Amino acid sequence: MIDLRQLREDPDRFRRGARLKGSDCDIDRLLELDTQKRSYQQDAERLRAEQKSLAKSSGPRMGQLSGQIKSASDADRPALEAELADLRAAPARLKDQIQELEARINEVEPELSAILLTVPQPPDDDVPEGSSADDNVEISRWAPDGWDWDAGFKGSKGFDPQTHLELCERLGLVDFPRGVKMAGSRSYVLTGLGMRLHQAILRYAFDFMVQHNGFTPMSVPVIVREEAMTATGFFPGGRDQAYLVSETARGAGQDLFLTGTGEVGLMGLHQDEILDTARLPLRYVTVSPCFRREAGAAGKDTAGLYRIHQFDKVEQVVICAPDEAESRAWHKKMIGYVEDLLRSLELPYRLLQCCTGDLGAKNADMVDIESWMPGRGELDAGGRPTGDFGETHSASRLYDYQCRRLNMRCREGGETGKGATAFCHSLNNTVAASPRILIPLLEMYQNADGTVTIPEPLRPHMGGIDRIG
RNA sequence: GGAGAGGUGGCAGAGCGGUUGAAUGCGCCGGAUUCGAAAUCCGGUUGGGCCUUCGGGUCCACGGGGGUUCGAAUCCCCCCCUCUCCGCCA
Repeated sequence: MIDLRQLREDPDRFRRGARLKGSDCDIDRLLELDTQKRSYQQDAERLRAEQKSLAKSSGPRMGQLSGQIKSASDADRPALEAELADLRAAPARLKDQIQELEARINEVEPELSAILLTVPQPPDDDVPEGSSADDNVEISRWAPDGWDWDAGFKGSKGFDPQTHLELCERLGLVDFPRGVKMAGSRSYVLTGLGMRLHQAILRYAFDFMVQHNGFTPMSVPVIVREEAMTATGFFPGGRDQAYLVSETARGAGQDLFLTGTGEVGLMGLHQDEILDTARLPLRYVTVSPCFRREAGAAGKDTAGLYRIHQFDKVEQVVICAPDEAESRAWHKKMIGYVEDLLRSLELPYRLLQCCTGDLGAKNADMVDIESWMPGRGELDAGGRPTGDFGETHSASRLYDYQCRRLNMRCREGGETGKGATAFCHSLNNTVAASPRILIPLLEMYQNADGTVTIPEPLRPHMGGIDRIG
């Protein structure tokens, strides 16, 4: 959520930000509602102040009178009742006026907050302008020794690659038909060594963040209330992407939603808390199931393990002090961790600076990491894919946008400290999302004889075996 | 799933219709005392919105939301959460 005060002071900045992100939120309407609301509020407050001072001066007397009236003789009663009625008249009038103003505020409020939630964080100035992922800009790329980008897979390795689909089927790593039988399209069952490899990469990535990079391991809920989805910035925008557990339909008080990323649980941890600045930054890592409806993606990436409804992901988040330089530095570090991981697995990748149009509402900046997937991309003359990059990671920098929604603040001394509070900054990045990461893993590690070598670092997590097939 | 109890400031804990944003205790921060400290005494000690001539003014919040009332922490309704007992269960 953006800061309404900042919006008042510099609406053009937010208008421009919304335009760059392709958002059609109505900022003028928001400003208009805000002005109205504040005006009503000021009037109401003035009247309420008056009401309170009246209540203080005549309240006790009113209480006394109504007590006396009960026990008064018939002769005294009319005089007492008259005095009471007199005392009541002024505050009663005020009450009506206040209620009138409150009714107006209540009319304005829902629309105001609805729009406010949709105003995107303006992209940073150094984020390139663009309307879609096509305008993203490559920053750098890396590949292990022996890989030639121009020659591609065949040129580098000397044989035609099979796609991960072919490998999975031939080596018995995934059972798609049975997944679909149980759960419909975009569902799958990892089988045998496929499941083992999946577990191995998750475990490797998780340990990597905990043991080498000092992140605190956490388990988090993946079935949460709507409030958690809104507070972390996924709702209202991403409502269509989340599965709904409709508990109210069976009489319960609340519906729940399945989270699409561990970020929801990790960021929700400290909602409504005042963190001690001395304890920042907080660095958390989790591994969790992720659920995505993939609404609007019908027909896209329908085959294989690329776009699926359920997967597991190791996710990292950092909550740091509200300092732009620090927040930018963490962004670089968090990307660096993933580069280290991919390099240790010898997977070719590139960093992609996302353009304004591809950022999403929450982000001031986003860098995607794409791994090379030989089984994707255009087909050659022989009908074989020529390979392409596929997104495997996404590193976001959010400033205080998310923490403002979460009401997550910091100050010296934390909850019991003194002085002004400030909203923290937050960042998040994938560490490894599987089974999608299995695509480059299987495709890049396949051998001419149809077997797949297990990457060295994963072998300890697979009982020491070094190849599949 | 059934039956009860309860949610008040950093914590503990009063208040159960009227100058109560909230007694008291603990904790914490100043000051006094002291060579210094403990003890003692005095003072202070929530978060947020709006307005501001930047001195300050004002409103909201006692789990959340609605209602009754001239006035609600106190009464009513809905929801959330916690605890105890029983049942079920990974």
